[in-house]
Amino acid sequence: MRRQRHDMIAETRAKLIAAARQAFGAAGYAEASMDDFTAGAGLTRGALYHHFGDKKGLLQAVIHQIDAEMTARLNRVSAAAPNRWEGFVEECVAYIQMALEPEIQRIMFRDGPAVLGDISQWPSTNGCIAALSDSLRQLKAEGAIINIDIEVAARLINGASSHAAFWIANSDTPEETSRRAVDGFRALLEGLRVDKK
Amino acid sequence: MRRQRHDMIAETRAKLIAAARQAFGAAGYAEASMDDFTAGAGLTRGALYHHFGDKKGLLQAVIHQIDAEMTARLNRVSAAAPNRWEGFVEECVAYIQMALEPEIQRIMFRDGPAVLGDISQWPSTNGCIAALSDSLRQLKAEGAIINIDIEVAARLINGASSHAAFWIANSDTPEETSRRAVDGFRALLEGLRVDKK
DNA sequence: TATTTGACATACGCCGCGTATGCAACTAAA
DNA sequence: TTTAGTTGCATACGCGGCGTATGTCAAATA
Repeated sequence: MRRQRHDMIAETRAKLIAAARQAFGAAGYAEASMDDFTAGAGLTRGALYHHFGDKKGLLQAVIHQIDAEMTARLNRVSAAAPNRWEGFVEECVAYIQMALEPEIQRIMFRDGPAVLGDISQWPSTNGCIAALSDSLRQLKAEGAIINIDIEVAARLINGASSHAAFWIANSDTPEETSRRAVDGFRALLEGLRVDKK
Repeated sequence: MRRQRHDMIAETRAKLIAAARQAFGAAGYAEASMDDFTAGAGLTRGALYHHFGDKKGLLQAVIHQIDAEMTARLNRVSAAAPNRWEGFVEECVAYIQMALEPEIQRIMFRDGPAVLGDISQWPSTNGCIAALSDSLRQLKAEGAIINIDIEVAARLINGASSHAAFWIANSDTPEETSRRAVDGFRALLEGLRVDKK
């Protein structure tokens, strides 16, 4: 059966991605030994090189997976809000809070850009920026926000969020810092609105 | 003479920092071989370990040096402006543009945080955040900006700036992207003002 | 001048990566 | 069904980089 073989291959890839994701998230990219985490998945570095070319290729695959999950979560958050503006704000807040999760923090915001450069540059991955951009575009079309370059705004917000999360995550009092950051962030976003009531 | 010896030591340290700064800035932290760049400075890894403990320690020293230079530049920029608000805005713009320089980009915004964590957390280095905070504090005292947590605002702005710079630096058309980013950034900052005229 | 300290070099071993090679299972044609 | 070719993965090897332990020589101190 063709299926059998293809399924085995897909399973191998999935196991490698899962093991790498775990290792990168827990120990960091540089500290994660390929021998170690491939062995943990019952495989060897041979399989890794075969499927992903090198360590960076695996990181890329891991990032792609996480990005897809994050995008889905963001879309759910904005869809659940009472109106577009609130949806957008909640989306941003959710973004900050996702960046608090160590796995996302380390892989998406710390090691990813450091190892691969600006990920949002290559087309396959950056669902998150796209999600933010979409929300902003709609708000702009409705005249709800000031006249600002959409992509620029999305990236500035993205940067502020991830940086804030980084700060929070390294804080002595993450809870309190998180509250302060979110409050400040909301205030900053208010500056984008046309008619603040 | 005491001086002689102390000067030699200071010179050795300075040579190591300079060589590392060059190597980290050009090749990146991970790719820079300690053997290579110490040899380039006419020294060996022995000197490095003696003075800085390890590779991270050297990175720390390099970052400290660059941070001081950046802080001085920012202070000059804001001092040269016609008023506080303009000074603040120009400071932010200058921050983005400094982050365009490959050395600052790689060392301060890419490898630094990746290797050492949130640098602005440990006290010795974060002149830049402090400079931004000072400006914001004064503006707030004058009632020129909305009621927002100063430290939070400084960090959000810092994050947006560095991210914008990262984006610009990786862009196909850095010039144009830079203009767009700066314009958007100004618009975002306007949202902080109390009486926009 | 004898002794000690400290600045730096040298030497060694380990680990992690990348590549070259090997092998067994599967596929496809004869 | 046999056989030739392909593919998924493991094994084997070499290299370079890092950290440490040790050595050495000049300056500082007495």
